[in-house]
Amino acid sequence: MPELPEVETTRSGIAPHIEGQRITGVIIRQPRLRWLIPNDLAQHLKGRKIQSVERRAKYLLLNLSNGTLIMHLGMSGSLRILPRATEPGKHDHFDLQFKTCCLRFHDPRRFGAVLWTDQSVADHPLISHLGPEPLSADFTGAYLHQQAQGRHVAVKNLIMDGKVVVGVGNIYANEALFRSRILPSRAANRISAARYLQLADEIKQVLAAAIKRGGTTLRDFQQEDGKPGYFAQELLVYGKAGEPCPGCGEPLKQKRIGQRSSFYCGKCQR
DNA sequence: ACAGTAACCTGTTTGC
DNA sequence: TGCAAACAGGTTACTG
Repeated sequence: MPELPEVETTRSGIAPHIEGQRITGVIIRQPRLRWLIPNDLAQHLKGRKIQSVERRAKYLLLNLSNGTLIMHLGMSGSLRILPRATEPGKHDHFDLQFKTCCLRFHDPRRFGAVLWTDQSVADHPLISHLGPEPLSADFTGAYLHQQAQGRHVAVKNLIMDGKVVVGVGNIYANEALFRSRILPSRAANRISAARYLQLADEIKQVLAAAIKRGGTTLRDFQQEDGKPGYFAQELLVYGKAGEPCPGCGEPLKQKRIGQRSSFYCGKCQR
């Protein structure tokens, strides 16, 4: 479900409700996520205030005075702000309670994570090895081109590799490659610097546009208030195999690259 | 170092 | 209609 725009939409949605608020309760209903939710979590959190809500890659970071709560939504996770007394439903694994509201973590597939660190987040093993943020100035076409040197993998796999750049998942990788007219299966080291310049630019543009629309809702992504995101209407190729290419009208193709469905135009993309 | 694959889970869609 | 297989937004860990 969530790629970077969806996580950023979640971050900006929950922040105003919980920043500056004191945690009054911690409820763990199902600790078995990607990793176990630490069972001593409550003693770190209870009574502390949320100082800020940040995002690094697809990780949400709730900063407290004594450490950071690290959350990941995995493939099917979502966070919602609800009235305190709302009855939990199926797959509502974790709640943070505040005076007037509750932050609820819902995740059917349980690929998400809720972790604690009292060290510097940048040094956390899940985060220390990550590449630059795609919307930062560090991420450029020149950087991408340099990363591609000596890499034989499909360019789609390169841009989805978190060590190269974070936050580009399957939807937006397909979209950015179509907009750049680059074939997703093309070997990373067989693409010119000029084309990488455009690719980096299109990645930034498509992510920024999706954030503006509140993310992409395919099945069940919802914003913190339960509303859908509206970027799905602007997808050009993702999930559209067989439909006419918006550029040339040829039917769009679908093929698996690195175990993930890829959508592209065999005529427009080279 | 790199590339490819299996694995973690449940729910929904597709195909016979 | 029923059932099984395939597939789904992510990422780590293992293999060669």
